Amino acid sequence: MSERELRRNLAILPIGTVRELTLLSDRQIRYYEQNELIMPNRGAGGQRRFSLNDVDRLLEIKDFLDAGDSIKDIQEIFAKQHRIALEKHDSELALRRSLQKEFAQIGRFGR
Amino acid sequence: MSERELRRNLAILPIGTVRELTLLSDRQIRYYEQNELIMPNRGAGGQRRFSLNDVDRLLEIKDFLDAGDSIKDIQEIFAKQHRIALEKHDSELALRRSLQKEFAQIGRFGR
DNA sequence: AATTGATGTCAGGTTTCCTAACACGTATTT
DNA sequence: AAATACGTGTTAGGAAACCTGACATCAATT
Repeated sequence: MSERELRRNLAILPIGTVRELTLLSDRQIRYYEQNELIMPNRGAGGQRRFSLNDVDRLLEIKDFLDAGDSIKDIQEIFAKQHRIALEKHDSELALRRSLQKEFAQIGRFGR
Repeated sequence: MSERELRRNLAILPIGTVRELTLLSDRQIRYYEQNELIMPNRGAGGQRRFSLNDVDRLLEIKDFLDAGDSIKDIQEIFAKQHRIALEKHDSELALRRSLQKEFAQIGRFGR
């Protein structure tokens, strides 16, 4: 994962900030967590700590709900997104390996 | 200011997060504020809200102190940095204006 | 009519943050 | 050497934010 991605995943925001950033109520945010649409970290005292990615995801959730999707729908959408991301990762890995093999071949001829 | 700069200036972090991010004590952070090295915003209830730029600045302060500078020193360093930034801004503005005038001239000849 | 889904609200308890004050060890000044 | 200034720790008392769990509501489904 890139440095940038790591930063975006840092758990740094309390729920109050997230509330202001998303214009959701904390009731809503907690309810979405209960339904596993987000999984914020917890600080030492047990308080939620959100990342910037969590904020993005909450804004997505908001849009889906506004568009008429149910929470179950959104769960499936996210699950599908996740599967696609995994596949993409796998295929990129495979491509990288096959290219490596190819270059190794060329290297042999070159010598 | 760029979109990116705006984001970095958003007051989103409570002092606890900043403490973890900088490894400073909250006593230190408040003391630096008292000495006007940082000026975090305040949320509705009067609690400090720091931006990512504030975190950067605190890390700078930490480095300067470790290097043996006093708080007064750091105040002056920051003041100088600020003057330089202002000058840079001014000169860029002047350059932009003079280029604009120049292009306007060319425009007149072109017609 | 009964149930479900998403959200509001309230209560009681815990954690985090606030300011102000005093303490302390290490310079620096007198 | 004594007094002062600096940077930080620590403590106390109170306010703000957050926590969970429960009950309420209202619209959409069944």
